[in-house]
Amino acid sequence: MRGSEAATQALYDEAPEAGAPVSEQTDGTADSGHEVLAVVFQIRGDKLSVLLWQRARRPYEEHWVLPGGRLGAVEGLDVSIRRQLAQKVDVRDLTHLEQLETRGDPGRHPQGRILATAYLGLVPADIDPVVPEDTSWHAASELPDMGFDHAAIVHSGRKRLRAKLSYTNVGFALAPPEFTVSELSRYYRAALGHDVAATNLRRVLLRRGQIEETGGFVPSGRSGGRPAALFRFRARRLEITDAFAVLRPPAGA
Amino acid sequence: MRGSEAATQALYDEAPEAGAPVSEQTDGTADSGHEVLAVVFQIRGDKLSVLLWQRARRPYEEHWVLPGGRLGAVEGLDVSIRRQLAQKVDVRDLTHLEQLETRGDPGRHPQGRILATAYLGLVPADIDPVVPEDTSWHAASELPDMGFDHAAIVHSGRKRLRAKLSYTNVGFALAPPEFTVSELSRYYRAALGHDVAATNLRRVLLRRGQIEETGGFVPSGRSGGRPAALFRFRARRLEITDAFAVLRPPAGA
DNA sequence: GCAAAAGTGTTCGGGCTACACCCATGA
DNA sequence: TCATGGGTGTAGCCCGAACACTTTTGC
Repeated sequence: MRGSEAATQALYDEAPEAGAPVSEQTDGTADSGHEVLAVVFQIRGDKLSVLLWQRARRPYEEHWVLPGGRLGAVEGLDVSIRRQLAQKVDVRDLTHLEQLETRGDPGRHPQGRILATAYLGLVPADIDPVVPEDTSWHAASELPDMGFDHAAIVHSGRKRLRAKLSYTNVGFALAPPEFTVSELSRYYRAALGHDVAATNLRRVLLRRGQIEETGGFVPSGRSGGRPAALFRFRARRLEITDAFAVLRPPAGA
Repeated sequence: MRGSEAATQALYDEAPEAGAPVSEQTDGTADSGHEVLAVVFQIRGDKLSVLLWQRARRPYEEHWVLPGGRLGAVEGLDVSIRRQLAQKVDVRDLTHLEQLETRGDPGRHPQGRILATAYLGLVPADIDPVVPEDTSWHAASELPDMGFDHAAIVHSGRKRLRAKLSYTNVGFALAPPEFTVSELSRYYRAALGHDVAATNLRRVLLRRGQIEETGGFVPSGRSGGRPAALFRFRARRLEITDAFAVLRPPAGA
C-alpha cells in the first residue's frame, strides 16, 4: 500500500486555468504542458480489464479516466509513464509497454488544448497490484462513464492488443511465467473477445516457437482429468513471429 | 510554384533560445512548443523516396530534416501537418495520412526538449508536386546526413508502410487512379524492397477485392507484347483486407 | 514467324481449423 | 469403470509461390 494516499491526490494533476501560460517556470522541473496516459490491461477473471481512476474534480467529476499525468520537463515519454504508474497507482510490474497514439484535438480538454500521448501497458494475470482506493479495474467491454477522450483511447489500445496477439508473441505479457495451454487459451479468449481452441492454440504457438514446455505438470483437480503440462514463453520481449503473413520475400532472399 | 519562396523560409521554425519559456504568448495563436513532422513517401523511378528539406541554420546546418514545424495553439495534429505540408512544401495531394509516433527524448533537440509527433503521408506515383528549392526527394534506402532523430523516424515510416502493404489496401495511396498490374508490382517492389511477381500480385489483390478492372487497356509499346488491362483500387480509403491472418474468429461468429 | 509482354492453369507446400480419437487422473 | 479434462492424429481448406503454358501485340 506504499504511497497510495499521496498517490491518489497527485494522480491527475489539473491543467492551469484556461488562458494562463502553459509553462511558467523556467527551471529544469517545469512541466511541459504535455500529458502522458496509459491504457493498462490485465486479464482478470476471464475479462480483459483496464485500470481506471475516478476523478474527484471538475471537469468530468466522478467520471473515470486513464492513469497518467503531466510530463516532466526533462524526462522521456516512456520514462514518464513508467514513473507515474509506479508513483501514482503503484503499478510496477508492466511486462510490456508501447506507445499507442497522441491526441491533440483542440476540443479534447475543456480547459484549453492539452496534448496527450497514450501508452499501452500490460500486466500479467498472476499478480494483483495494490492500487489506491479511487483506482480500480474495469472490464474493457463494459466501460463506465469516462472523461475526456479516454474511452476512445481504451478502444485503440484494445484494437492494438488484439492485432498484436495475431502476429507477435505479446501473449507473454498477459500470461504468468508458467501456465497450462488451457489457461493460456482463456487469456487469448478474453483479449480477443472470441473463442480460442486450446488444442490449436498450442500447435500454433509451438510451431512459431513462441512457447515451450517447462517439464512441470499441474495435477488434476477433484473432478479428475489428465494433468496439464506447464509451458512458458521462450522470449519475454516483444517479437514479431509472423512478419509477412502475405507478400513475404522470395525464398532465396 | 505558388508560395514556394515564403514557404522555404518558414519551413522549419526555430525553437526559442534554450532556457526561455516555451510559450510566451497567451493569445489564441501562441504556439504550443510541440512539433509536427511528416514522413512523406512517393514511389519515384522504382525507388521509395521521402521528401526532405535541407536546413540552412544551426543546429544541424546543411543536414536534411523532415518537413513540418510548430503546432499552432488551436489546430489539431493532423490538421496542422496537412496545413504545413500545403503551405511550406506545396504538397496537397496526400492520398493517405496516418499518425506514426511521438518522440520526446530530452536529448533529441539540442535547444531543449521539444516533443515531435510524426505522421506518415503518401503521395501517388503519377503526380509531381512542385517543391521549394531546398526541398527534395531522397531514396529511402540512401538517406543523406539527417538532423535530429529524423532518420530514425523515416525508418519507422518505412517499416509501417511495409507492414501495411501486407494486410491493408494502402497500395491505393501509392498508385495512380488507374494502373496496369505490372506497374503496380513495381510500386510494391519499391516499397517492400523485394521482388513482387506481377502474376501472383494480381491474384492476391483480386481475391481480396482490393482491385478491379476498369475495362481500359494500355496499348503495347514498340517492342510488342500483349496490351495490359487497366485496374483501379476499389476503395481509396484505408481498409484492412486481411484482418486475422491467424487466430481468426471461428466460422460461426 | 519471332520476340516481348500480359494473362491463365496448375501444382505444390504451408499453415490453420475442425474433429475424432487416445491418455491420465479422481471418485 | 466412468466422467473429466489434457493431448495427439489427421483430414480438409485456403492461400500464396512457383512455373509452365497460352494469348495478343509489334516488327
